[in-house]
Amino acid sequence: MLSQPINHISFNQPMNHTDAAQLYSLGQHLPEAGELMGASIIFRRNAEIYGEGEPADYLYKMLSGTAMTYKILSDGRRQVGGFHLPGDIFGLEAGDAHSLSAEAVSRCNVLVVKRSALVAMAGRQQEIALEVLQVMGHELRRVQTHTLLLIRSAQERVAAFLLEMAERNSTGDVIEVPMSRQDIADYLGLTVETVSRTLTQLEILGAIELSSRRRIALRNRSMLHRLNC
Amino acid sequence: MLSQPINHISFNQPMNHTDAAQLYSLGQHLPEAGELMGASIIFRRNAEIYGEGEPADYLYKMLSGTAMTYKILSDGRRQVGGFHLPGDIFGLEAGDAHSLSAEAVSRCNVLVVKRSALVAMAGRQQEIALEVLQVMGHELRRVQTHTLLLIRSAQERVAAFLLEMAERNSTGDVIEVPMSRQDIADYLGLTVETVSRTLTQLEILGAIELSSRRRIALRNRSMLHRLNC
DNA sequence: CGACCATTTGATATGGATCAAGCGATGTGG
DNA sequence: CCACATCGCTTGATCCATATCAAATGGTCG
Repeated sequence: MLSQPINHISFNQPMNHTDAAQLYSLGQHLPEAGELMGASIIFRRNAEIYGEGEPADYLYKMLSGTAMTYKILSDGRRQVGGFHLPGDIFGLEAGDAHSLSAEAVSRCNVLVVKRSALVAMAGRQQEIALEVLQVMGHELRRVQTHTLLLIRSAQERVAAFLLEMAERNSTGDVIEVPMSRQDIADYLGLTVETVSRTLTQLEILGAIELSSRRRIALRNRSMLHRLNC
Repeated sequence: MLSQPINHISFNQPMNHTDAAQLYSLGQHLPEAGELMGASIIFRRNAEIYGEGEPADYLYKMLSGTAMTYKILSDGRRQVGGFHLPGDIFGLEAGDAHSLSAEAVSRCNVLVVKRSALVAMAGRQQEIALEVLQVMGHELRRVQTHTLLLIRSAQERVAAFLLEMAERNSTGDVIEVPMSRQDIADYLGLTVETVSRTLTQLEILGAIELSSRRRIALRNRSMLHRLNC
């Protein structure tokens, strides 16, 4: 586990160009990295993956678990920018510094890639540059959709959140919700109380079933879609 | 005006690689384009530049005037994604279709670039690929900042809007506001009434002066910054 | 078992939406 | 050039969704 051949960076599909000489060296600011040149890191629940303002020298691909990006406003409120599930790439920024912080929502395994290495590769191989563009475009669309969420009613926001999670988890009708109600609230621009109330209200309506704190079953998707419109 | 050498696409600074063989042919779906191979187009006020769902075959650089991107929700509400001032590039999308519509807020002159041409160039020249990435990253950050706006109070949103416009216009303390109150409201996720009320309130506080409908003078920037935090 | 923290539930307050009307600028036809 | 229509903007009155404050409940972990 001292080196990681290039083809371990798979964005959508695994890439087929092997470039074993290219290593991803890990900076010592990364927890548990030490002197290792490995690329896969475990973060404990609540561990900071990177902080706002830190140099954006790395980007991250979620292998297992869930992370979130967020920003703390001057008045103490927190806005969650997004949740990152297995397969997602995050930490790709415009400038040289992260504009959001990232934190592990649950224990997670993250592939860490040095940005400069990726940029160098992108310079040599067109497909990689295009894939990076695609990842960024995808992220842009996600954030735009999130923007649209924030102008809707509480019920619409919660319904949209549930459907989004269902679509991304896609384990049938039961959603695993690793994040706390507070995390959800900060993602949706609501208070915990409103999220909680809305969930029970959706349960009363028969749209969902709150199996346990971190598990929600969708009972009536079309109703959720109707609320979501 | 039948052809346009490559170095007319300047993102941040003009690029110095001439590639006169490369033309930007304009699709006939673009107004006033006709059979021309030219790249600079005038749009009248309220003219549609592109529509949501249309193929994103072109991207656009604002030369003069102001445009906005927006989306109509199923309930009829409109969310404005952003305003585009001279120098801005817009229309760069993740997939093959536009996820928002774009419309001229004032009469504007727009440079139109065929996406496939740009992608081809990006494949050949690393600097161009990097510039495209930078443009996208910039846009991503802008949208993220917009997201943060939408969870704030009305006063904070309006103050932030004024400061944003001042920063981008940078003609001293007087802002030209080409967009209607309704456009501003839809950008900030408020109603026209609230925008109007908040502006007069800011005037009473001495933070601004409503010189005319489309012209606002900043009288006390630090007050606006304080409201903005 | 007991302490703690997340979540839910309840009561009340409030910021912004909604409904409604007035006002002022701009444009048009006589 | 003026009367008038129109549209965008402002101002006023009221309502409602969500925030806020407060307390009860329940799950988790030592």
